[in-house]
Amino acid sequence: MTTKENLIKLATDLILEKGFNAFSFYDLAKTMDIKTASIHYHFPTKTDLGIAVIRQQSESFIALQAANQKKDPVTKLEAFFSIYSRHKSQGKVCMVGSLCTDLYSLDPAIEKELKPVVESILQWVTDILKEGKRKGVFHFSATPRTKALLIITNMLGILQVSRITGKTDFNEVRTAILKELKTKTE
Amino acid sequence: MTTKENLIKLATDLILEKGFNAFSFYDLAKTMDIKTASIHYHFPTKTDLGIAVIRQQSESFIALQAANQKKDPVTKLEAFFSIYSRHKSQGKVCMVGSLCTDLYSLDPAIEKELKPVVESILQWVTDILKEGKRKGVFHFSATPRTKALLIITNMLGILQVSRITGKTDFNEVRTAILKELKTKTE
DNA sequence: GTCTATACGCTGATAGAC
DNA sequence: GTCTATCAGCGTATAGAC
Repeated sequence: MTTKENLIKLATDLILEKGFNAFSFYDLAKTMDIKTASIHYHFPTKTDLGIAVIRQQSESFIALQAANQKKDPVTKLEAFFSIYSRHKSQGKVCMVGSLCTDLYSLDPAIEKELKPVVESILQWVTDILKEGKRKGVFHFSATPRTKALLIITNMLGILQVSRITGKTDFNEVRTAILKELKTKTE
Repeated sequence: MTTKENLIKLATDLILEKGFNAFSFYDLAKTMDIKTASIHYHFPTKTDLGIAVIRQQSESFIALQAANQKKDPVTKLEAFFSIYSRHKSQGKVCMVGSLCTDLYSLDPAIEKELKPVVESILQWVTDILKEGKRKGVFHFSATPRTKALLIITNMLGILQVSRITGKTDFNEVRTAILKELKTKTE
C-alpha cells in the first residue's frame, strides 16, 4: 500500500471515529511516522484529502454493489447492512452521517463531492427494494425511495445513537428492519 | 433573557448547525457583542458550555413530554416529531446526532451528561409506542424499545441526510413513519 | 460582569534543501 | 517524496483592572 493510500485509509478511520474537524495532519503524521509537511505533497489541502476519502468510499460502495449484482434482494440488502456492521464493530459511524453532520462547517467542495455519492447509495437501496417488492419477498407501503431513506437513516442513526445506548442495539435494529420488510401488510 | 441564557441558545444553534468542534467562543462573542474572555465568566470551559446546552435541551424535552401527557399517542408522537421539524426548517440536525457523531473527540463529561438524556428520550418514545399499541392505534412487530430506536434513528438520520438529498425528504419520512405505524401487519 | 492583555498550543500551509 | 524550518491564524484559557 502506498503512502497516499495509507493516508486515505487513516483519514477515513479518523473521520468515522471523531469527525472531520477533530482530526489533524499531525494525527496522520505520527501514525505514519512522517512529518505533516509530507502529507501536503500528496494532498495540498485537508479538503483534498477529504475528497479522496469520499471517492475511495464511493468506489467501495460500487464494488460491493457490483459483487452482489446477481444475488437475491435479501442478500443484496444484507451486503448493504454489512458495511454498517463493520463500522459498528469498530465503534465508528458512517461517512455520510459524519460528513453531513459537519457539512455546513466544511469547504463546499466536500458537499459537492458527497452529493452524488449519497444519491447513488440511495438509488442502490431503492433498486434493491423495488426488486424485492417485484419478486414478492419485500412488503412495504411507502414509495421505494422513501422506504430506502427509512432504512438508510436507521443504519446511519443507530451507528451514532448506539454509541450511547449500547452496541447490541445495532443488531436489534438490523434484525427488525429485515423482519419487518418480509412481513406482509394488510 | 440573560447573557448566560443567550450563550446557551447561541451555542445550541451552532452545535446543531456546524457541530461542537466547529464553533468557537469567538463566534459567540461577536454575535453577543462581548469579548471571549467574558464568556469564561459564565462557562469556565467549552465543555461546561456544552453541558449547559445538553441540560437545556433535556429540560425542553421534558417540558414537551409533560405538556402532552394527557394527549393520545398519535398527538404525542407528532409532538415528538415537531422537534425535528423545527430543526429541519432551520437546516439543523438534532443534538443527539451532532454530539454522538463527534462523541469520541469530546471531553468524556459530555458523554456522561448526554447518556441519561438519550435514555430518557428513548424511554419516552418507547412509552408512546407501548400506549399506542395497547390502545390499538399503532401496529408493529418489533419490541417497543426497538421500534422506538427505529423511529428515533429515522428522525435523527433524515435531518442529516436531507441536507444532501433535499429538504422535502423530511416530510416524506415523517409521513411514512406514521402511516406505517397505523397499518396493521398480518 | 465585562474588559484588556496575554499566553501558548495546535493547525493547516508554504518555501526550499536533500 | 520526505525533510527542516517557519509561518500566521485561530482556539481555549488565565490574570488582573475596572
